[in-house]
Amino acid sequence: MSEDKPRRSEATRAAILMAARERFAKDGYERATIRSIAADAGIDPAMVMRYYGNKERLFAAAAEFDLRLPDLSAIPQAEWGERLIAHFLWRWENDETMMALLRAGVTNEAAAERMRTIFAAQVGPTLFKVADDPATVPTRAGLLASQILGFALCRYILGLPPVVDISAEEAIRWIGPTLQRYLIG
Amino acid sequence: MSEDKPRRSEATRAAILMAARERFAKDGYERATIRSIAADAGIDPAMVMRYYGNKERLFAAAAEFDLRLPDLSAIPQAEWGERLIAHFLWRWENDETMMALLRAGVTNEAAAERMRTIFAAQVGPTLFKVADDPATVPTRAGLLASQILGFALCRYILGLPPVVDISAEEAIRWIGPTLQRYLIG
DNA sequence: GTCTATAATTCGATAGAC
DNA sequence: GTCTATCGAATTATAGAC
Repeated sequence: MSEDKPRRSEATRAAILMAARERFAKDGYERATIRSIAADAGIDPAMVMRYYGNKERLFAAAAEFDLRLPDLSAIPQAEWGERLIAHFLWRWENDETMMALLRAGVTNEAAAERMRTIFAAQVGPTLFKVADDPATVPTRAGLLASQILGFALCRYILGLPPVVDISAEEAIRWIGPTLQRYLIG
Repeated sequence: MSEDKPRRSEATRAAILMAARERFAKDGYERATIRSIAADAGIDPAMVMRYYGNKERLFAAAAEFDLRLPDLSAIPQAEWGERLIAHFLWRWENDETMMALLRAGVTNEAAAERMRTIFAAQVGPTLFKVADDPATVPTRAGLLASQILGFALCRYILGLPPVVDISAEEAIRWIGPTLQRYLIG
């Protein structure tokens, strides 16, 4: 008598979503097929359609997420750059939704629009809260994104050997100061 | 009597290659179809197959190119960063092969391998020629690539509004010093 | 050299039985 | 709620006529 409506379906929904994130992260939007996602989840492809309607809505559900940006006002200003790159390194290596979004956003306009929305809704406000000159915030946020996404692109997607080989400590030492200058330079 | 063998075919080959670059740049590898490329070139899809064998070899032919990196030894060291970002901005806006490679490299392993090869063959040697400590060159080249590709990604592919709105002069002022530090910092 | 016709797959999506 | 069967469209690639 504890559960009412979603009798046995929530587990299936969750399995679909997890498999979808994996496939979108690995193959991008066009090569990730509903059939392969269903196979990974151990269910019938028709179930994916039943629960999510079509491929586009499935991606929208799988790509919903939060950057979990730290509150910069609680961090010494001198550490902002290093803390941010460290945060994103951890985030990229522990949530494949990041890679799903980037891989899909490069060839799918809806996914690119999703990335622009996340950027505007999460990065901008984080910087506005601690900005001296609000007028420069969009540019600074854009430069920040360019370095962070570029590093992730080279390291996790293109696999450029020297970028893959950089240790987390090295990455923080090299990229921290770059972000620092973009934020308060 | 001047031309012998390639009677009327070279113009067709060139038209296919130009159309292929446009389509791969705009749609990425999987969504760019041989049919659409042939239609753009005003010829039959079967001709594309005849000349290039298959889609993979067509992409390989279309993605052959040269970064045209300047010789840093002929430039004052203090200007390296600004000159490099200015060079890449010009390159990105005047050769869609750059975008074809990046868009395709994100979802196609062969294209990613091509990018790694171009990086190793062109960026590395350019820096080695002027390096104080050769041991640090690969890391420096990788960091350079991460910022340049990240800026291009945000500006030309994802279309993040603040990055699109940055003027060429602003981009040089902001990113030049970053590259400078990656090169000689 | 060029194009028609089509083979062989594969995909997203639907209808309907159980 | 789950799965079988299948449709209709699109793709790469091939065979062969002209």
